[in-house]
Amino acid sequence: MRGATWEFRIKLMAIEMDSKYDPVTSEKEVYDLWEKSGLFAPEKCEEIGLVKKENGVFSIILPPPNVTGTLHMGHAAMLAIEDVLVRYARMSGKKTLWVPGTDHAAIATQSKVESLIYKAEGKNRHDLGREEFLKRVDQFAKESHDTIVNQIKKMGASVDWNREAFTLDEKRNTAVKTAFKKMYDTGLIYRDFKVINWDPKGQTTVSDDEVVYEERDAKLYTFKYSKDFPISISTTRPETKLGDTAVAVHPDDERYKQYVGKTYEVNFVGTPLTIKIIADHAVEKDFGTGALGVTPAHSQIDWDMAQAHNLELKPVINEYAKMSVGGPEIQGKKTTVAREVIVELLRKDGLLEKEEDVKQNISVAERTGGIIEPLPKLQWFIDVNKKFVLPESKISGLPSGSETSLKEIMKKAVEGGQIEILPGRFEKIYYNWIDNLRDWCISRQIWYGHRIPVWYKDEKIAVGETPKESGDLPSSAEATEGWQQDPDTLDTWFSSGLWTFSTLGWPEKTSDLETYHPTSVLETGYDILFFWVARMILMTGFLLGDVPFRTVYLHGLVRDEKGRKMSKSLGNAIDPLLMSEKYGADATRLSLIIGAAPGNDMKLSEDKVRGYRNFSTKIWNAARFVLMNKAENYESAKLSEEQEKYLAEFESTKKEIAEHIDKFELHLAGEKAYHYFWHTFADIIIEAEKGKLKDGTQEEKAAAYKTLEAILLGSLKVLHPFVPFVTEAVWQKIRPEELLLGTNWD
RNA sequence: GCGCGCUUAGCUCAGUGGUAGAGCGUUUCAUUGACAUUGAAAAGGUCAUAGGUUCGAUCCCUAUAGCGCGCACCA
Repeated sequence: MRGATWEFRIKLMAIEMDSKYDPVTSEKEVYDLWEKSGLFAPEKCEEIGLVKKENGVFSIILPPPNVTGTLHMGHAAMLAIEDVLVRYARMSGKKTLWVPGTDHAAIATQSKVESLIYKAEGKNRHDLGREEFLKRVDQFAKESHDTIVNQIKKMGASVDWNREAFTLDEKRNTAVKTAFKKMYDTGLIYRDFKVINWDPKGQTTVSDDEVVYEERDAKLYTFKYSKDFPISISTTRPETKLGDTAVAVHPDDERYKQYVGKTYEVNFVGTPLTIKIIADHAVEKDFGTGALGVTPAHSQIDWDMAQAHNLELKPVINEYAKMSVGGPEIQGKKTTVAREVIVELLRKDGLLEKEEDVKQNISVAERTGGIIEPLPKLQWFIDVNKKFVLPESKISGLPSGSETSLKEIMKKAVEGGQIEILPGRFEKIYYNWIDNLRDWCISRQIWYGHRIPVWYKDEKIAVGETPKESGDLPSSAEATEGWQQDPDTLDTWFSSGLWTFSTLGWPEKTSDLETYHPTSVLETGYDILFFWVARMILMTGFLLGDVPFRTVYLHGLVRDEKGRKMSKSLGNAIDPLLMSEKYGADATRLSLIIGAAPGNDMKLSEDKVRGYRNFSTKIWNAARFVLMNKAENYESAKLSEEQEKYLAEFESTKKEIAEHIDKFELHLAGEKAYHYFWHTFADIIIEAEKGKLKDGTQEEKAAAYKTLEAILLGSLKVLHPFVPFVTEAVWQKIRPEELLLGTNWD
C-alpha cells in the first residue's frame, strides 16, 4: 500500500477523532482506500500473508442484479449478508473470492426499454428495427450497470472488481453456445411444435415458472354447440370452443357411454365443427356437465388429450389474442369481445342453459402482466425427463457413467446432502417443484438476449457455431452464404444457470474454476429458488457433473412497515441509497441483518435504520474516548484479575459470534456483537475503568488503557464484517499501517 | 386438492424443554463529565386456543382457529 493509497489515507486521517462521526464522507473515503489496496482480490490477500489455500477456500458469486434500473432493499440485504460472510472468511484466513456481475434480464430489460421508447417517441421496437433497438437497449443497460456498480460500492461490498462479469458479454456467450450445443448433442434440447404459454403483451413465449396466477370473477357458461348435439358442455371461455375437435367424457360415465366414439358435424355460432366424442380419465364426472369440450390448440391439457386420441388441431386465436376464425362479428375481435358476442348468439338461439358466477385463476405473465394465451408453436425445449449417461460425476448417488435425467440430478444433489438449503423447509418446496416440472421452454421471441445458436439452411441445421462451409471464405466470415440464424433468443435463466462457472472461465479449464468451484454459498431470495437455484443445479449437474454450491442461503423479502412488498408503483419503497446517505451504509446493513431470520420476510422502517446509525456513533465515541486517554508504556502493564476477566469474557463472546456466523445465523451474530459492544464494553467496562484513567496511578492508568484498547481492537475486528466502514475508520486512527479489512480475525 | 410458514410486550420481530428477550414507543430519574445519537430504572406478555408427552412446555406431538405463502387444478 503505497503511492495512490497514501493520499486517501491522508484524507482519512484528516477526519479528526474529536469531531462527530459523519458516515457519508467517511464511507466514500474508506471504500476508496479498500479498493486501492487491492485486498478484495484473493491474490493480493495471499501476497500479504492474510490468506492461504490451506486454510480453506471460500467463494461466492454475487447474484447479478438486473440491469433494469437501480438496486432496492432486497439487493442491499443480499449485499450485506454476503459481505458479512466474505469479510469474515477473508479475516479468518481463507482464500476468499466474491465475484460481482450484472444480469441482462432479457425480457425484463427489453420491456422496460420498449416502454421508455414508446413513452418518449411513440415508437415500438419494430419501428426501430432489431439492430437499432438493441443499440438502445445496450445503452440503457450500460447506464443501469454503472448505477448498480456505484450502489454496490456504496453498500461496502468487498467484491473483486477485476473479475466482474455480465450475463450477456462475450465470454458468457461462449459458455451459452457451448452449453447449448452439448445439451443438443445429448438430445436434451429439442425443437417441437406444441402448446406453450404465449404472452400477447410481451409477444413471446414464457416458461411455466414465469406464469403467475390471479384470482378473478368469471362466468361459467353451460350450453350446447347446436340444437342437434346431444351433450351440454361448460366453459368459462366460449370463444375457444370454435377450436374444439372433440368432447371428452369419463369412461365410466353412464350418461354418455352411448355417444363415445361417434362423430358429429355441428354448426357452432355460424362455424362448422367436427366433434368426436372420446372417453378420457382426465375428465371429472362431477365438474359441470361432466363433459369437456376439447380445444387442442388452446389448452395444455387438451393438447395432451389430443395427442393421446389423435385429434385434429384447430387454432382459432392468434398471437395478439384475437380471433382468427369465425363469422364477421367474431373474426378479428379480441377474445374477450368475441366471448360476449358468442354468449349473446347462444342466448338468442336458446342454447345457453346456465350461467354461474365462479372464481377463476387466470394465468398472467409475471413480467409484463399480459394474460397468457396457450398457443401451439414451434419452440426449443429442454427435456427434463430424458435419460442420458453422465460420463463424469461428483454428484452423490450418481456414479460416473451412470444413466440419469436432469430431474434426477436436481433431486440427488440435494437429497444426498451435497447441497444444503437454508432454511431447511425450502428443500421440501424444491422437491415439490421438481415433481411437477415439465419440459422447459427456452426460446423467446424477444430480441435482447443470447441469440439461439442454431442456423438453418434448407433442410440442414447447424448448432453451436455458424457453419463455415465454403472453403475460400476467411474464417472470420459470419453467417456463411444462405445460412440463417434462428431469430429467437434464449430464456434469460438459461445463461443465469451457468453463472457459478461461466463467471470462472468455463468452458476453459481455468485455475479459477479449479480453485473456486463448487462455490461455497449461494445467497439469494427465496422467490427465485425455482427460476435460478434449481436451474443452476440442473446446468452444473449436466455440464460439470458437479454441484454449483454447497449451501443455499435464502433470505426473505424486504417489505415495508405494513408488510407490503416494496414497489415503485406503491411508492412505499425505501431506497437503500437514500438510507445510506442519511444514516450511513453501516446502519443500513445492520438494519437488514439484525432481526431477519433466513427465509422469513422482514419489515423495514426508516426508524430501524436510524436506530442503528446511533450504533455507528457509539463505536466512534467509545473509540474516541479510549484513544483520548492513551497511557504511556502500557504494553507491559499488569492487568488486575477483573481486567483479565473482561478480556476472557470478550474472547468467549467472540467465539460465540464466530459460531453463529459459521451456522449462518448472522442475525444472532450481529445482535450479539452489537450488544456486547454497547452494553458490555461501553456501558460496563469503560465505565468501570473510567476512574482509573482519570485519577489512577501511572500503573493503574496503563492497565486500564491496555484493557480497553485490547477489547476495542478486538471488537473492531468482530464488528468489521457487519459495520465495515466505521470500524475501518476507527482502525485507521489506531493502526494506520494496515487495513482492518486485511487483518486476521484472531 | 397437496404442501409450507406464521400467531411471543403498544408496534416490529428474535429466541429457548427449566417460571421470557431486543429495537422502537411510553413513564420516572440522572448527567454541562467520550457519546442528549447518553446513562440508570420502571411499566407492559395466562409466548393464538384445546388436548397430549414430560418431574416440568412458549418450545416436542395432535387437533382447531385466524393470517400469509408455494404448487397443482381451474371445463
